[in-house]
Amino acid sequence: MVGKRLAGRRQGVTLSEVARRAAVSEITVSRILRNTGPIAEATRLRVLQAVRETGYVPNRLAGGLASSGSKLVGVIVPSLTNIVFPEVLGGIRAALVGTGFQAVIGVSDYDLAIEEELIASLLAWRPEAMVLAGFEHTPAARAMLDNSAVRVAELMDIDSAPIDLAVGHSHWQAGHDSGRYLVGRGYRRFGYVGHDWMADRRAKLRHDGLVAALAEASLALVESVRNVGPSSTQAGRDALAALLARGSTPDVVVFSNDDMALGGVFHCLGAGIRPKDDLALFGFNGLDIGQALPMPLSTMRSNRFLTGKTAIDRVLAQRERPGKTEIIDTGYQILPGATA
Amino acid sequence: MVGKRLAGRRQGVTLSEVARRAAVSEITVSRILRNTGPIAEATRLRVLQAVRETGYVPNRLAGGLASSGSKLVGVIVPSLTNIVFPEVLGGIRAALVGTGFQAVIGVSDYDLAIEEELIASLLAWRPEAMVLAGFEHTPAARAMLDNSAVRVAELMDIDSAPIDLAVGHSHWQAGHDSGRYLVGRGYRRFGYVGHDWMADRRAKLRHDGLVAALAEASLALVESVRNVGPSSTQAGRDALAALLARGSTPDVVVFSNDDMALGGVFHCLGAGIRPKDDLALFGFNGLDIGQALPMPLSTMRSNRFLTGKTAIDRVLAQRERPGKTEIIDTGYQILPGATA
DNA sequence: GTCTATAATGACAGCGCTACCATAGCCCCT
DNA sequence: AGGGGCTATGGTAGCGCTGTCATTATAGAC
Repeated sequence: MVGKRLAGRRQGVTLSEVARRAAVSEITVSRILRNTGPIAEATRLRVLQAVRETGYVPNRLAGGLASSGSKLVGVIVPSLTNIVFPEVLGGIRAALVGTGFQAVIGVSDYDLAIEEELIASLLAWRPEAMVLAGFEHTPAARAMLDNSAVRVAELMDIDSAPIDLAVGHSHWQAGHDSGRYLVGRGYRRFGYVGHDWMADRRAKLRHDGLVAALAEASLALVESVRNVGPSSTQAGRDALAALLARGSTPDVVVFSNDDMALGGVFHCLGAGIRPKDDLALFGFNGLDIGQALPMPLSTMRSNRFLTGKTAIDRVLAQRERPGKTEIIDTGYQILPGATA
Repeated sequence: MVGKRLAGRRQGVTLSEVARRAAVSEITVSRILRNTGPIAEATRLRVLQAVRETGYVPNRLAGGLASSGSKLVGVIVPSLTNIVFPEVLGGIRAALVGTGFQAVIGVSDYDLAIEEELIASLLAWRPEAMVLAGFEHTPAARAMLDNSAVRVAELMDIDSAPIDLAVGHSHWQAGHDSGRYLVGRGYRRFGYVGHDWMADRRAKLRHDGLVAALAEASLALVESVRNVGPSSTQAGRDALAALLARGSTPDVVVFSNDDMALGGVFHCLGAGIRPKDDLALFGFNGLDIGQALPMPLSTMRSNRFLTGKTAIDRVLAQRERPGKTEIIDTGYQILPGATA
């Protein structure tokens, strides 16, 4: 008696039904649908017709189990509301198109414990690769990744030693280059407006690089405000107002990112402060919206799309985890803009 | 001879290895990990210890196949760079937390053919439910959804008949209400700035509602510019400049959404046009960034988070597709702002 | 002390595919 | 005639779990 567990269960069309209808064996249908092995054209057409007639939808759970390979790539990003991560995902998608692979996306909310859960849960789908943001993971997460032997790409950051592959750019260096650039343009009294460093370690790295560059020019931040909580335009606006209320008179304020800097521009526009003429403003990321401002934001563009795409390209090109780690720098460029 | 297919294949820890180590049967381990059935506390601890020691990660492909249920929810959004969709995903995640379900996200790029592919590909994972944006699908996509018998939630829009469940608000009505509101505030010469309607049918519905409201007040658009391509701040900025260059003198411009309206505000700020005093601007969506402007954007807030959350809550509350369709209105609110 | 409920565990047969090997027919060499 | 190398197809045994039935201990009822 076949199918005793079918009772009462919604049951779809299976391979064997298609095979029966096309008068071939299951394996032949399977081969046709996966484009493997030699198949007579007449058979192919007959089977595809049967597939159409039955509305057959392959069961990837079964397929993945049988072939021990899910054709899945697990991706964990800290946030989707920070536009840089959707842009990374765009690069990932671009690299995945036509490969038969599919991304499964998790969002950690900048919380390592959630990231750990997501890693466990995504590994349960036996992905071919895992893509994470940054180098910080819980020890348990780290252990799972090591155990799994899947390829692991850590994105955005290249300032630490990766598990397997890192793709991104140096945030410390970017902060440092910002500082040198602005010092070179004649600014001397630096203010800093940032957001929560606990969650966003890369923002802190940029800050540290900036401070180091200032020190090399015998300068230091004259004022610094850090907002608790994530970056946002409103937070940047409030924080700049708070910084200026303290009475010191910076000639330039560096923001932890463009979202914050945008808020800074808005504060200036609302308070009658002329960006650059009265107070220079500098961001990080090079978001499109910053370049659409009446005065384009002076900032640094990071290559998010390229980062995502490069990571997937590399990982798919070499499926087994190689013996040694690799670091790929996708760089950044200064956007001069009109606010600094 | 067991495991003849193991040769050369990366092989993880399986249930049976954990079972052997804890000296129980596989099914007992399975029960413990799924919290079902009566289990002695001592056994549970022993098994969990064995799980920890081996670094066992369950294989969901096998689990899903055996239980014909993947604990997956397929989600297809048109875009991730338009911030409203990440916000919907936020609501979906919030509703999924603690349920054991996981979302698999696909991005269609506003392309129905891509949506169709994604539907096929997500259905292959035997999800418990599918969440889509809007009512427009290819006939083949529609057929697959009908065949699959999974629950289908169509989000954002409630202006058509759903397959199963629709959650969102009426875009026509929102456009209509915008028009009535602005007429009520004394505006008479309406301009419209929009983006591509082919891809974004909801934008067209809002436009049509607006035009209908104007007609009821014996008014009509005095000028209208539609950008080809997706909405963006830069597009809004360019389109408003183009509209004003045509020489007509609107007293208010309604934008297809906040991204476009933001560009409009930027154009005004750059061109010395005072928002509201010289030209009123009205958006749609109620994005945070619009409210952080020097003059908060006058707009309409749609409840994206609530939309995502409500859809999942409903779908999980009733797993079988019910006989009749349901429509849930998550509404919208006018944000008076300072630009109209 | 027997009988029935309940708690705790296990045996076994699939879930729907695909890897692996085998087979059959055919053509071309030597 | 025999052999080697194709092309096209099929049989079979899993992949690693879980649903469905047992089965055995243990407690409580009378």
